[in-house]
Amino acid sequence: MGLTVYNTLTRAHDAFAPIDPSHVRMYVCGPTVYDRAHIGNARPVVVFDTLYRLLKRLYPKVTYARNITDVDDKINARAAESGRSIREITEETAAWYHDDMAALNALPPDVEPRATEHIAEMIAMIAVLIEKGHAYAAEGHVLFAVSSMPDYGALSRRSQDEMIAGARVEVAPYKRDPGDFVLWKPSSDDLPGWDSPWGRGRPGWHIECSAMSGKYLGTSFDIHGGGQDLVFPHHENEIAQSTCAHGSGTFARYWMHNGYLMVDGEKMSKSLGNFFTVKDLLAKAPGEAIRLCLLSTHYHQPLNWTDDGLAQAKQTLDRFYTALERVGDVAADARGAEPLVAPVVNALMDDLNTPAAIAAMHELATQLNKSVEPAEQATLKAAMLEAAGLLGILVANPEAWRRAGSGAASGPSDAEIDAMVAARTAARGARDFAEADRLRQALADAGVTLEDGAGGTKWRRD
RNA sequence: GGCCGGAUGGCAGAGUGGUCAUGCAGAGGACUGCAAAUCCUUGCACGUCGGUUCGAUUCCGGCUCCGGCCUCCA
Repeated sequence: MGLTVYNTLTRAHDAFAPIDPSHVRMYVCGPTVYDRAHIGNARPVVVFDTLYRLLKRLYPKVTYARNITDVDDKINARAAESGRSIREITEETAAWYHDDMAALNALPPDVEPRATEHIAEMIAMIAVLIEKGHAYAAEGHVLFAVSSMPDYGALSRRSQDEMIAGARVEVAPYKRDPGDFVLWKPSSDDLPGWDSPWGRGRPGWHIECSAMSGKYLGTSFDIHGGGQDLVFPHHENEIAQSTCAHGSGTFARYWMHNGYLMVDGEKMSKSLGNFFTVKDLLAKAPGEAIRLCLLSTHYHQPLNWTDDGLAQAKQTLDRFYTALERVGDVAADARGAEPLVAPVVNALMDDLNTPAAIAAMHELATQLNKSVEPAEQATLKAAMLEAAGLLGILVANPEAWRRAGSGAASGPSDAEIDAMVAARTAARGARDFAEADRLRQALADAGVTLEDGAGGTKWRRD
C-alpha cells in the first residue's frame, strides 16, 4: 500500500506518485518574520515535518523548501512603530522561529530561502509575465491580469464572478479587473525598495513563493503545503503566476492544507488577537508534548487548543517513556521489528493519519509493558523508537523526561529531591512508615510523585 | 449573498454497510507496608427527519446547529 494524500486540487484522496521517485520535492509556505510564532503557525510546521519524515523513509532523496518572508508591510509597520530597523526585526524573529520550531522537534528544511535574497528572480518572473501578456504595469504597480488565465480559481473552486460579487474590499482604480492582484508595488523613500523596470518598489506577497519554489524545486514539483487559509488567495495566485510564467509544467501536483487551530471554538489568528505563542507554551509544557498535541488531531480537521489537550499529550508521552524506561537496560534490536512498525507507517501512509498512528504507538507501549522476555523487549523497543522517529517524538532520555516533568518546576532541586528520597528509603528500611509517608506527602505537595520499585525508588515531577 | 468543512460515548479523537478504535476520566480486580506505575476486566456512542438496504453511525436527500473562506492571516 502506498502513500495517499488528500489533494485540495482534486478534492480527493490521491495516490501519491512522485514526478521523480528518486527525488521528491516539497514546498511549504513559511513565516512572515515580524512577531513570535503562535501555535497556529506551528501546526503546519509540525504536520509537514511529519510528512517530511515519512517521505524520507519512503524515498531516497527529498528536498523540502520552506521560505522566510522578510519583506512585508507588516514588518514595515512593526519597524515604524518600534523605531527598530527592519533587518534587526527580521533577523531576531527568524532566530526565534528557528528556536521555537527546533523545540517542537521539527527538522530544518533542506532549503530556507529568504524573499529579500530573491528580488532579482521575482523581477525576472514579473517581466516574463508582462511579456506574455499576463501582467501589466499601472501607476507604478505591476498587476497580474486574472482574465488572461482561463483556469484562474481552479484550486479554490471559485469563479471570477463569485469573487467579484463577494468582494468586501475597495477595488483600486488602477486595476483592470477587480480580481487582479499585485506583483510589484512602489515604495516611498522611507520603505524598503529595490530598483526595477517599473521604478523603485517591493514585491507583492505571492510572487516570492513562485520565484523561490521555481528556483529550488523546478517548474513542476510534488507537494505544496500550507494552512487552509492560504488556499485563497495566496496559493491560487502562486499557481497563476508560476504556470503562466513557466508556460509548461504543472507547478505543484499535490496541494495539502492543514486545518485551523481554534481557541474557544474560534479560529486563532493574529488579527483576532486570541493566540498563544510557542514560547509561552514552552514555559508550561515540553516541546514534544506541544508537538504530540498538534498531531493528536488529523491535520485536515480543525484543532481546538486547550490546556487539557496539552496535558493529555504530556500524559501520553509519560506512558511511552515509562514503557521505554522499564527496558532501559535492554538494547534495541531492529531485527524483526518492521512488522511492528508497520501499523504506524500504514496509518501515516493513509493521508498522514497521525491519531491512528498514535493509537498504534499505544498498542506497542502496551505490548512492551507486558513483555517479560528480553529478546521480545529488544524488538518492541526498536519498533517503538522507529515509529516515534516518524512522529518526531521520544527523543529525550526517559529518566531525564521523568525528572523534568512539565518543565515548569519551581520546587525543590533534583539534589534536594534525591536527599528526601534517600531519607524516606532509610525510614522505610527502619519500618518507620509514618515518617516515610510524611516525606512522600511532602514531595507530593512539591509536585513530585514517587514510585517504589524493585530497583529502588524513582521520582517524577508533575 | 456565494462557496467550503464539520456534528461520534463524561472528555479528546480515529474509523467502518453487519464482530475491538485508541487514550484520559469512571467502576471492579491483581500487584504494593501505603502509594505510584503496570497489567486484567468493565460500563458509556455515532445531531435530527426521511430514503436506499436483509441490515446504516457508515451511502443518499431534507433540516438544525457549529466553524471557516470570499484578496491581512498557518
